[in-house]
Amino acid sequence: MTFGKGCHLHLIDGSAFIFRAYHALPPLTRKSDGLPIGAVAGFCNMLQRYIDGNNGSDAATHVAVIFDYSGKSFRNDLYDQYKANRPPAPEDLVPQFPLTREATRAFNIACEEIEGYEADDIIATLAHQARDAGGRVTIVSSDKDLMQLVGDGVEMLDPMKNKRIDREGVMEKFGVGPERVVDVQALAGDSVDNVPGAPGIGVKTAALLINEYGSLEELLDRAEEIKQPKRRQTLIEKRDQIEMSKKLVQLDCHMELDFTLDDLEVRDPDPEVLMHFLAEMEFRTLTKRIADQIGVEPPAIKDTDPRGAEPGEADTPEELPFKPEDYECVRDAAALAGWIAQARERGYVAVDTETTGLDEMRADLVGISLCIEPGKACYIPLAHKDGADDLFGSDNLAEGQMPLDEALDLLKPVLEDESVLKIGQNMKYDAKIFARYGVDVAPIDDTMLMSYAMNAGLHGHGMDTLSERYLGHTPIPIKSLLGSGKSQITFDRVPVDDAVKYAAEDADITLRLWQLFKPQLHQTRVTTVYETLERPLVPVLARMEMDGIKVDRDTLSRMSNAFAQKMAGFEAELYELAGHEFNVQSPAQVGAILFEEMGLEGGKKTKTGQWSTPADVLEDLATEHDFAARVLDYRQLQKLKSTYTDALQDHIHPETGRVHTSYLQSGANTGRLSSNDPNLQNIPVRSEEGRRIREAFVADEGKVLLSLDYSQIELRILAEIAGIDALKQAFKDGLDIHAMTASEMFDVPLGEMTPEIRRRAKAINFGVIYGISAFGLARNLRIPRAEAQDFITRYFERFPGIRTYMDETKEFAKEHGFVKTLFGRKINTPEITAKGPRAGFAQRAAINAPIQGTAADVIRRAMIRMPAAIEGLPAKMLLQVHDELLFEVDADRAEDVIARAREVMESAAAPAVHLSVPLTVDAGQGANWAEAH
DNA sequence: TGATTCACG
DNA sequence: GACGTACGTGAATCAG
Repeated sequence: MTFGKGCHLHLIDGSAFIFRAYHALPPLTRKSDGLPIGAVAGFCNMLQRYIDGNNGSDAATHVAVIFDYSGKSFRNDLYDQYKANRPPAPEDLVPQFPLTREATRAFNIACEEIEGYEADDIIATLAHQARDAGGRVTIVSSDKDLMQLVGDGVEMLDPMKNKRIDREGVMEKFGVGPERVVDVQALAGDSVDNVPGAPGIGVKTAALLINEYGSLEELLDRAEEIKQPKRRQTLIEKRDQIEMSKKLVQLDCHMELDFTLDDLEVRDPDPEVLMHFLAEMEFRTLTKRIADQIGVEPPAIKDTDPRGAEPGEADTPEELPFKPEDYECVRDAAALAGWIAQARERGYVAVDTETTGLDEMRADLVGISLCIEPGKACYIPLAHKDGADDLFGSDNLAEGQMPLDEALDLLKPVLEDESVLKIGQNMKYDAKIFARYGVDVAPIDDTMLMSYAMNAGLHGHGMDTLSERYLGHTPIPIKSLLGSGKSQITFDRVPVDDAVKYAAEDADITLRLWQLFKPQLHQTRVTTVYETLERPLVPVLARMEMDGIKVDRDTLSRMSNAFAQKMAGFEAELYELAGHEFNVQSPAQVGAILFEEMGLEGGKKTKTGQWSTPADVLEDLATEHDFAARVLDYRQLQKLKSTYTDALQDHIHPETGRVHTSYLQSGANTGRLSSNDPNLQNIPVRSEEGRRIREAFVADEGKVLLSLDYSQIELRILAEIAGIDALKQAFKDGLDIHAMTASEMFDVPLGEMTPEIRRRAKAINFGVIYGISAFGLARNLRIPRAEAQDFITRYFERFPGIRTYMDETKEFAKEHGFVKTLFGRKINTPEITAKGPRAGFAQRAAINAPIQGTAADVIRRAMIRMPAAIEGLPAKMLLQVHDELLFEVDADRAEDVIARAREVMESAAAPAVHLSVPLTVDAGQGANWAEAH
């Protein structure tokens, strides 16, 4: 058939398919020889799904998969830095590139690439040819660089979201029509492709300018007319760079091709060729499925393992499509009872709650969703309001909801049933909500924590990330229901029909992730980490967060006023010194005064071209210049006031009078917790003035606060892991470890130790934990770099085990792509193979992770055991600050609690790990945190 | 939204 | 030989 009117050309962006397939699947290998083939498997799966969907009136008559030619393109001749930021393709992906070409040909689809050009140029040329011939074109890609081609019968199809992008779609994305997209891109640049553009101008501003002036050329010619001085200057000065950027983003639609549109006609695959290829790749499930589909016998696949299929074999999981319309809305007890019966029958159910907000202490329950098996999910609306559209909303409950109490009465037995596993994504949230309604959810599994145990360091563990990555599915965005900004509504105002699709989908995704992750935990050898360090911590943290800590508003308020007064004084003094008013809070303005108006030397600029004025620079200037000293004074108070005395008051819960932080269990790659809303892990302590903020953290009447903290835990763990006998002995003997290090290094007897020498040794000890470098140590101690290097050399001579540990850890990370704590926690280090400055970062992080991570594991173990240890005592564990636990206890039982808690903390490593170094815990008590610490 | 600064371990 | 760096977090603020 000659290509012409009535024809429909599909152009598939092959590279996008490959990368998506690579990231969507675990790193599968071919069983017989270990060849990595995960991306090929995913690629074939996607091609097959594409073919399945290509029917009906909109079907393609012609199709091609277009690839990038490896190596440089003509754009590198225009600009040698083009795409220079791109990291090299992952090692195990490289051998799969040619295989994806083979796969395309096996499916009998035209497969094109041309040396010196990018796939986008070929796509552009073909799209133009097809349009000129009177046909339609669909570009299967989500690459924004291709949007310039849209219009006049050319559309894009985003395969991730299954969304078509037409003129309006382009307008939405770029603020201009397709014909002006390159102009906007030329101005905005692209950090991913390293297209420079015009510095300081983003897509929004670019669109504004292009719309005002009509075109890039017009804009550049009339740049003098622009009112904003900075913008005008940029456009005039960077004209060449902008024009070059346009050449970089402009696709070439007039390439010489050695094939024609007619060569791209859709053809059926040759079953024999296709089967042979799939069998060669040893795809078992996929081969069988496609064989069934085209009605042939699947070929035998050689099986080198006589035991047959193993988990993790080269195969793709069956994918069931998401069908929001199939989710059930549960409106009465009978329907709910049916779902509960199914959950009991299976012994597990995915659960998700919908509420009026993100703060579990304040949000109210709006509905509950359940999922029994992939695709089979329901939503139980409980507190939706009607009249979501009217301005003030309505307090009337929407029709067709069962009473909340009735639903909870039915659900409570199964949610608390030991024999039914409740699966959630971030279950701590849901468990806290349920707890406020009198339901103690247990036992649980948590897909967020499963991902964290397996994939810490590789990516985030939020549901959207996991769904896209592992299910190839983009969940309905919550913003599409709630809106954003000022007009944002709460979930109870969402119409029930919309809520069903969103909420049930979340439970559905959670269940699918769980099914995928459960076997992977074993394969990645982190089941023990998940079951002993992650899952059991959930109820412990939930309890601590719900208990909260009492904070005295009056104390904070008084301090706030005092700070404000002092700051006003500093401010006046600064204006005086500068000779004019300025914004003290603006580093740029402070820098301009110091380094321009006052003409001081040594100022550095940040990468954005502003003056940089961090505290250490100001400290050096402060001895000579009052101005720098006052800025430091001002900044300290500003920090204390805004972040602590002011913000903290807003976090006091109106009913409990206490502050309820939230711990994030999967936030820090090393296994540490983090604390937010508010962060109670960074309450000031180092400065005298700041420490007084801790006086506002108080014990309830008749009680005291206890603080127990591990002494030097990271150094002890370093001594243990690196096997440094001298350090270990020093800890056993209870010596001052920094003084002892100093004595060893500088040959000073302990009796003659000076604070200065000890300080240096202490800095080195900490430096070692961080993956020491001469530069870092020099900066910290403010000594010449050569001197710092001498210290390090001497340190390594005295403690040779340290260097061995560092070298071996780096080697291990390079070989495996992760490092481990003593308890088996994995911290992935994907950047370890990077080149350039990033290599250093990755290496130091890899050295630090086992030390910081093991310490984090130890205190987690202590926390998990603590509730049982203080059972029966009138005590609560309230806060964790990495190496410190804070308790609140009846004053007369403080000593009992200290004894038990200390015992738990000091023996927390056992029996899983025997430490040859003792862990010791210091304890304090008082009416407030300042006294207890 | 990203950069800068600074609080903690 | 130059490059550019101490490890891990969260929050407030400026600037665009």
